[in-house]
Amino acid sequence: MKVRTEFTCPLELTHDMIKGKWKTIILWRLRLGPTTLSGLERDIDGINQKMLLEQLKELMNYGFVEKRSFPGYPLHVEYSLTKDAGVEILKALKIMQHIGIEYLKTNGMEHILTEKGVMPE
Amino acid sequence: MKVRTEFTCPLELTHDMIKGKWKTIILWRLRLGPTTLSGLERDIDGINQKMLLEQLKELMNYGFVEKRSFPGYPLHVEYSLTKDAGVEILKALKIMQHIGIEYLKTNGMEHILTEKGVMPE
DNA sequence: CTGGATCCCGAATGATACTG
DNA sequence: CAGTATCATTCGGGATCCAG
Repeated sequence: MKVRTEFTCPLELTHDMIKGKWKTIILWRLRLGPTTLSGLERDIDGINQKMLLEQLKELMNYGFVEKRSFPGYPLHVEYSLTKDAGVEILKALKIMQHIGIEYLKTNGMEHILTEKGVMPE
Repeated sequence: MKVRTEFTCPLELTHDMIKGKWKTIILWRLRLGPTTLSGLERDIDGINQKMLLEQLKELMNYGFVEKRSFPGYPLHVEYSLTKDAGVEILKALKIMQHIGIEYLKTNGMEHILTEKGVMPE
């Protein structure tokens, strides 16, 4: 994922950092707390391990996510939001979640919400 | 620009709505108030009229931007943020702006900020 | 062995230049 | 300004490699 090197406002940088199909979904899942790789793979519909690893790597580079490896058998790795950038970007995502919900409502598609069991933000 | 039809959380919808290189920049510019097409073209570095029109059209479809046409000569058209979704997405963009600025700071690139005359949010 | 991580490639999508 | 062509990026599958 390429981040632009020229930009007019820092906002563009952040936008590049979370662009792509999966990054926001991963961050959104992590709001519930630390998880393992296989946990993420299980919870996120349609993703595979390779995509996950790629996206997590970039999210770590940008400081949104951190990884903890626990030594021993079986191998155990946990991913979580960072206290600073991770938690802050989550605030933006919550707003986006809200906008998405409102959009569905005003377009007569609330049924999707209940189907998916979307929880209040 | 394609918005996905299948998704697990409404957040993904919103993310699709503002994806692409220019949408956030346009919205960010509009926070300063209504502007004309040529005003936007002047203020946004590197964009051309075609891109601008395409992106504005999509932003209007999603309810972030509205267009007002004033009759008379010369023809006058203004674009502005909508009261609801437009103003709300701006809140998310402000957070992203802040994250971008912090990122630049912690990576020893503050000079870019002053060069560009980034105003406090 | 059992996860975790990387490489290579074709297909789909987005950005931009060109043109009428 | 809209339509088309071209070029850069991203998505996603599969094979493969690495480490405990």
